[in-house]
Amino acid sequence: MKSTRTQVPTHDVFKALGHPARITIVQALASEERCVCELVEKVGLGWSTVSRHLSVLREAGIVADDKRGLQVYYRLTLPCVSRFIACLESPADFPQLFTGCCS
Amino acid sequence: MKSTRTQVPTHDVFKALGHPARITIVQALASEERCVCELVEKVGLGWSTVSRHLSVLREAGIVADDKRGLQVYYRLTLPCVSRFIACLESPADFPQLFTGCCS
DNA sequence: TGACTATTTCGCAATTTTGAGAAATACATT
DNA sequence: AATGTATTTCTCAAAATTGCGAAATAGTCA
Repeated sequence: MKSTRTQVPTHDVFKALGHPARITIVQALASEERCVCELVEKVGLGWSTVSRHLSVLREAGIVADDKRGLQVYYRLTLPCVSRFIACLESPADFPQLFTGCCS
Repeated sequence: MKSTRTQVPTHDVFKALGHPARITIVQALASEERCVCELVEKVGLGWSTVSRHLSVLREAGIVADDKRGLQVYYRLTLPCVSRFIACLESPADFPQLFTGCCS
């Protein structure tokens, strides 16, 4: 089910990212899509908990899911989010993207 | 008191932005610094409530305050945050900054 | 000093979020 | 059809957040 990000209030996008488990998920998805089983392992919480975190991210339009075979794969739909996180965490890597910032 | 942003966990930066009143505050500060009285008016909540929202933003390293005369002035310390918000809200204005994103 | 002004801190009730386990779904394989 | 695997939904108690009014601070001005 492809959820469109349009019309999600800005603060809900931030709220969705305001939890360490969900930041971990977004970072895990930065390079490639992953099934829930992989994310459960990376996050280190129970299945039901991770599943709920994923639905928060999905409702905020940050990720989307695809069912393929037995597994559900999640991917980022807002690449700028993972870039922004990377910038917050190591500003030096983004000299021209966020000039005068994150420093 | 100048709070340094270093060492604030990433998810706390997002959590601080995950509330409509605090988004309003950041947007009000995007163009220029403002005293608390102006922010109270823009946000439309009580003084004590706005003050607490400001302390959340301050602890996240997003704003800093300066006492001058009778008033306390707040300003953005992380300009990329307001740029990121602007991008989320009107992606079309940031074609080269967040390529392939926010669309 | 005393009164004022601008802002923050405190205490409280209402609401929301979190994590977990059990139960429910959905689909694939035998 | 029966079984098994992957994931989601539901329910619940604990913890965190929100907004408010009252009280506390801090600095200014008469």
